[in-house]
Amino acid sequence: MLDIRLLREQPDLVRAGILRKGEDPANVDTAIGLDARRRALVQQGEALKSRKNTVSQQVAAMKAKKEDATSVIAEMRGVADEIKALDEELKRVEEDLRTVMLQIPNLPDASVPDGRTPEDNKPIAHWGAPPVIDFTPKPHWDLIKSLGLIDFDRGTKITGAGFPVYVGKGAKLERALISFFLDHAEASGYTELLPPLMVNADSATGTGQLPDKEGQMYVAPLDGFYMVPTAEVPVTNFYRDEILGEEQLPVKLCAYTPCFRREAGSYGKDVRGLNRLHQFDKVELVNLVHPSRSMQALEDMRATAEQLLQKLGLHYRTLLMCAGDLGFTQVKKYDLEVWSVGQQRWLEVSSVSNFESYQARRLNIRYRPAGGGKPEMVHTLNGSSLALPRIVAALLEQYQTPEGKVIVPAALHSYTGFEVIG
RNA sequence: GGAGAGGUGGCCGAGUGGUUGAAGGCGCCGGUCUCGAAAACCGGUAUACCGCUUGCGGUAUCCAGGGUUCGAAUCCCUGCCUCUCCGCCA
Repeated sequence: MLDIRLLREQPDLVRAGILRKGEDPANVDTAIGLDARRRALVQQGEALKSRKNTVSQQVAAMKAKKEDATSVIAEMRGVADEIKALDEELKRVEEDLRTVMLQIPNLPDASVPDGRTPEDNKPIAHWGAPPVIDFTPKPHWDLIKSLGLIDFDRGTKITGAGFPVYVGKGAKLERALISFFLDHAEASGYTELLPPLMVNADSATGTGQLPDKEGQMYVAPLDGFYMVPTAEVPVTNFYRDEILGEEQLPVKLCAYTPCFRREAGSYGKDVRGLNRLHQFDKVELVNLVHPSRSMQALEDMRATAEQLLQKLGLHYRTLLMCAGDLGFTQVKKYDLEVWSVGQQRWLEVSSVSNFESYQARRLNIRYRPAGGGKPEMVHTLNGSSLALPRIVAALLEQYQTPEGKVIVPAALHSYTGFEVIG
């Protein structure tokens, strides 16, 4: 959430940002009103508590001197009830305020272009060129079937649609890519975590999956756990409710996890083959940085992800997302899209975002400035580096031979132990 | 799953109803001493919110939430977590 002080002091700026995202700024005034009410209640309640404390000490002093305190005690009897009533109303107001604040989105950065739809996203970089193939390239789902790399049908039998079973060289290729991605992150200064694949409600709330995106997660209701939709959730929560030393920054964490998404409502060619799954593998990067360095960190993370695509020799483009296509919590975001030869379209394989202090405030992750002084919110960022299935799809399609084999890119040889599939 | 013990400040640890935000120790910061350092000694050392405000005042916080009381770290209830023993188990 945003800092309530920003709403108090610069409501117009907040409203303008919300409008750029295409959201309704009405909540700003609601929040400001609740905040004023809250502060009035705090002052009333604290005045009473102050008196209560003073009188209680008087009672203690009188009893020590064996004096009669009956009349003073009787006088205070009603005050406790007054305090309780005020505290209850304060609690309600604070809950309402938090609810409203959670409904106010983060504001887009000044460098983010205006726009409402994906067409307004701004391509800012291209790498490579569409591969020249002098035969009709097959889509990856045909290659997967003929080479026996992934068994979708048996996955459906075991669990359901969208839960693939990787088989033989398909499994080995998946494992090779995960290791390759993690090693690259490590070389870029990241510390690897292998986190829980289920999280509790506090964690899911901290990163913003709850309360509104509950329907996108798989739930274990008996224990109140959620299957992770992305490693962002357990990894960003690693330092929840902690105060870091400034010298610890930047914190750079990476993690491989399977990701579980219910993804209701998708259909058609978008879900064929590896395009969209309920369970898929991904390596995620998370940064906790000093506020003055988050925009640089965003560029660094984007570069880290792009380098992987370059090493794999995959043609890709980078988009700067427009204000209307930003997520609720994001200030600035890049998407990386890889070219699918078999499908003749771009596939999103990475999304790199800066949340500034919005997520940190919700997670309560702060740092103590080096010279001492009050703790301040860190800035958080995350990015995929990378999501596996569409990489596998693009890779199979781009490196296929007329005979229906697939040449493994050199960068992966030491991981796969084979150079050709088929 | 069964039985027991326990959760106090950055850390260790005292405290079982009344000037306790919390003894003592460690750590850390500043100072004295020293050519310098160590030792010793002195002082300081939480977070959040509210208010006036370059400092101060108020309130809350001794796992969390409720309760008893004029007053709770201290008593009662619930939850969470940790440890020990037994059982089960990759």
